[in-house]
Amino acid sequence: MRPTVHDIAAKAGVSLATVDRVLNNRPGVRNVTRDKVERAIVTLGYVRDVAAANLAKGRNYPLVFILPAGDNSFMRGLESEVRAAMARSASERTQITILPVPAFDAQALVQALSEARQRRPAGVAVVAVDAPEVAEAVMRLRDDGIAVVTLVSDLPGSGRDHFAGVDNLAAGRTAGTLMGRFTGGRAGPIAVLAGSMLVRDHRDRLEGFTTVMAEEFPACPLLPVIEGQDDPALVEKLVRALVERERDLAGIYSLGAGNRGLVAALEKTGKSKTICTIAHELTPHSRAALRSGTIDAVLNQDAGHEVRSAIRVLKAKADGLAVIEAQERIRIDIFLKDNLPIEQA
Amino acid sequence: MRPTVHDIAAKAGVSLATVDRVLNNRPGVRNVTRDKVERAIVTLGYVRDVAAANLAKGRNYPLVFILPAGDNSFMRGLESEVRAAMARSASERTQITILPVPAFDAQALVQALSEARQRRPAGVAVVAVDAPEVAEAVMRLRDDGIAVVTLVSDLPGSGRDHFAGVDNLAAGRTAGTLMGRFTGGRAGPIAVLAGSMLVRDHRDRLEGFTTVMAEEFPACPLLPVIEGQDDPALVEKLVRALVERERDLAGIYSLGAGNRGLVAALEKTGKSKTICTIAHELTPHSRAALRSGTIDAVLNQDAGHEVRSAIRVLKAKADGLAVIEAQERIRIDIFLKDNLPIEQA
DNA sequence: GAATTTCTGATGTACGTAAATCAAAAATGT
DNA sequence: ACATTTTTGATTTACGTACATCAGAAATTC
Repeated sequence: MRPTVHDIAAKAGVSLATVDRVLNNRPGVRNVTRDKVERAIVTLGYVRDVAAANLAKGRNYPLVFILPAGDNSFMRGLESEVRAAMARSASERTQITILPVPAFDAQALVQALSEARQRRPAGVAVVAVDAPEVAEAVMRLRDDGIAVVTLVSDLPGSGRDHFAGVDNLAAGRTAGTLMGRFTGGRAGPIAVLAGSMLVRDHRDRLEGFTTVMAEEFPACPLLPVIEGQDDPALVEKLVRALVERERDLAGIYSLGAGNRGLVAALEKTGKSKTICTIAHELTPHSRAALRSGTIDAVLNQDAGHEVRSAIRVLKAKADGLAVIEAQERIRIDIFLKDNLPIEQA
Repeated sequence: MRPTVHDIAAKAGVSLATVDRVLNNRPGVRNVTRDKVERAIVTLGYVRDVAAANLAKGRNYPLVFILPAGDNSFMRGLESEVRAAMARSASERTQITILPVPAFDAQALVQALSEARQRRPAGVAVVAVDAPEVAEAVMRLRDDGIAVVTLVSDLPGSGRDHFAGVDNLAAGRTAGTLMGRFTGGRAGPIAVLAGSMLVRDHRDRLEGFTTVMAEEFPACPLLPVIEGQDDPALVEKLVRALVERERDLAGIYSLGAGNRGLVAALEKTGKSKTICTIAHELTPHSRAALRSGTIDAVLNQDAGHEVRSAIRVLKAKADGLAVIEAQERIRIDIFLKDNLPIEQA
């Protein structure tokens, strides 16, 4: 049987109350006594039963998730993962509130952060827009002792406790290598399609991609970046124009959302098989396009992992506990038509 | 506040004891009363506090992990993940025993399974060798009410409760597509290096790979499969002979272990840059080879995920609970030199 | 050595559930 | 109407920890 507080008390020859004082470092214990107890804890290998402790404390964690609104499939998937986490609230002792904000809007985000602050939660997870005023708003939260985790898109310099998302520089590099190798010897320009340069994740992906392409595949020049605002209709228009303008286009790297428009444009122009296309995020649209061959590879971040990780980290930070960073790292999934996961309901 | 058993009792107008009888379906409750209680449970939205219930029950889960011995890096990594889980035993209420067995040895595995059976654990996780006598031994465990999960390599037809591992057919197909596209237009034979055809995972990978190569890249004929027994020394010898024999070799798909030997042979013959090499499992050796360019891509299964998933499933099955299969699916990681995770201690 | 301050022990309640016991009530059979 | 069986209630103990209170012991100060 694993040792309990009673065993420690017996071993150290003190009362339960004293053990409790040591364990929860309450005042009123002489150093000699404290040492005795601590030795007993070590020799018995005592570990606090967290479940029992939480039960006794009645601890719970009010959390706020700030997510971009709009019909971006990835973000809606993220939201549904948060809702799934809300369904688990009872057993995880969390109380989650979702705050929607317009996408790519720093001002609205600042407001949402301030609203979140007024709710006095234990922690806040936020899909960040990279702007100084947002960073300041995050700092204010932290000053109030509220843990903050950036989700999907990071916000360096804001003092956030943790970033729950993929290494987007690495993702961009990976896309670069895949693009270079998939297009093979075939020379020709490569187009890059982004959502907005206001968010950190898109900027990082672009940087990684351009670095690798320049260093390793100089035969494929990059065209100027196209910004599609993650809007399918706009993306479709831009891509159609692109394909007609650049007759020998070798590849397209779509590093943001709006894949519906990309796929529609490629299929309508009939060039989908000759242009190597690499996109981000596995959604019903990108999945279908992968299967049909319109898209050659999809880089994905698992929204479920990100949400669960964010919650774990927020809870730990709220309790002042350390986080095993390696364990919370979010992997970049690479999907080809061959390794698509089974569709779920 | 979330409702408790007391609230149900009050709402239903019955005593705590009756609520307990209903919740844990003990006998001695009339149907009308049972209905009243169940309605109260639904209308209040009661969910059992699992932590408190486990505390009260003093439930714990003795588990046995049967793992191949030998210096296979992947298997040693798997074992260290199991040991990490043992360190968490206290908080997870598990008691884990590791049983080592010689690799690829059906007889030894049968014996280990019977030893595991005598320990009367709640569940057993086993890296299976695909043989009828092993399947029978697994069935005997299940007859005793012991949950069985196959780990890494599956055992269809054994009635195991669950398989904690990747879809190896998909992995093989993925390797095929990568191989075909990475070698590009370049024609030339492709070699396949396996560990042993006695394990299901290797057979599945081979099948997926050959299917894709035959259907989509007929310009690259496959050479007869080489079996290296996951033994670095033997693998090195075989690969050196191979490279000298096949002067225009375009690629090597190593679907088993023993990557050390593969890398050594490729580097010594100086053909590492011209032969497209795809291997399995991220180990210190394959990681270094990826970085140096000797290996072009590594398909990986996250041993930590597999072990944690196996434990979750075993606990659930032991309690007769359902498992959300989609949630327990193990992904195939694809690593290029660009998206290697940070090395951990 | 007395007064004070600082520690320590003893004890009880609580968290939400499980499980057992025994008495009382209700339903059933004859 | 009685005995019998089945169902229900009331109450208690337990799990391992947190937290509070109060009395008493030990150490410190003067």
